[in-house]
Amino acid sequence: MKFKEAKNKFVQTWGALGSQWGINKTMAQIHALLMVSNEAVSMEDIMEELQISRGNASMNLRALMDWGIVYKEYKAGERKEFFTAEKDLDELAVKISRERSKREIKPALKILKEVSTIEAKDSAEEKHFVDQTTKLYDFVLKADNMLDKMTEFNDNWLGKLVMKIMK
Amino acid sequence: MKFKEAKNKFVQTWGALGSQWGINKTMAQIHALLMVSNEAVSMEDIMEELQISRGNASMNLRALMDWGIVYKEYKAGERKEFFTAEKDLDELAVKISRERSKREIKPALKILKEVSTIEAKDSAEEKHFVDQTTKLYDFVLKADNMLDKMTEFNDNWLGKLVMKIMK
DNA sequence: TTAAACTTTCAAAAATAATTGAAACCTATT
DNA sequence: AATAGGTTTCAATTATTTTTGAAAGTTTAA
Repeated sequence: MKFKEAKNKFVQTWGALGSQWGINKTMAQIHALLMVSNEAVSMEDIMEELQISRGNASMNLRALMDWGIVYKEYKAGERKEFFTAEKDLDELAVKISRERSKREIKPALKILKEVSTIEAKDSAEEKHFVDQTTKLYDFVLKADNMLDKMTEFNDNWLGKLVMKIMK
Repeated sequence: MKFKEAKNKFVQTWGALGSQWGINKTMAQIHALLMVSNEAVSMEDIMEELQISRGNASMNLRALMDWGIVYKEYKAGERKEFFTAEKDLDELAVKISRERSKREIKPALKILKEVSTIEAKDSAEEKHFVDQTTKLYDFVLKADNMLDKMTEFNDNWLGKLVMKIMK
């Protein structure tokens, strides 16, 4: 397998993985492309490599920057903008987790709290509902907090975590 | 908030959360419904509560059973089938992780391995590609293995993990 | 062996999400 | 203050995913 082929395969795979986890394919592909590029890439080049429109590129780059995993760069003497991806994987994971927590988990927790605190009356049905949603709330909260902990470990949290689990 | 309202809110929220993570909304809703039901529910009742077609219900129940998080039950004297969800949350998390690992992570790892082992020639570009995809492979492998570890802890792994991290 | 009670399948339709492309919008340079 | 080089926005289109519903398939019981 040659470089170009490998690069393309990687970009496609990362894109597919992204869609399976609720991230738009192009967004994941752009991210993949930037991750394996050793220097900043222009929008023009991204469009060219991925065969996508300017609008698409622009919107997804904006989204990636909002996630905090892609940065804009300016080159002296060049008018156009260049982009680079966060390449440190620990940092990448922390940022993705934080963002998904903020956007999706936290709001869900809020609802979970609400519905788990209704007055349970006396029917077994209602009691079970309150019991189960309370457990779910506790579980999700604990899991979400665990993700926060990753940040505290900061350097190489995954490695350290695996060590702790092993022993 | 009354029970019915709370239940509906929970089902909707779980459905929305599902879609954001690449799980079809109806599948997540059926799962939510079964999780908070204290007794097995018939397909007829699922269709009625979620206002969905028979085909949709059938296909998504099949999918949930394939994931190993919903079970079929038969009631004496009744011809129709009833369904229940896995209600133990540790068990639920383990099963979901295992399934996503098998279906999505493992195949991605295979590709990652392939592309990270091309001959790097001498250009800085190619070297960076190999370096970055190798790191990614190692990272994803480690994270995936960590999920496996959950299984070994089995009982209340999340609680134990949080304890370990804290100290 | 037929019918009744249910479930599954899958092509077609509907709903949802992603993408395009051109106009509007910057902003630096002449 | 006009223009050139570049980016953003968003209504309309296109692609993808979900859902429907009716026919085919199963299973139990008479």
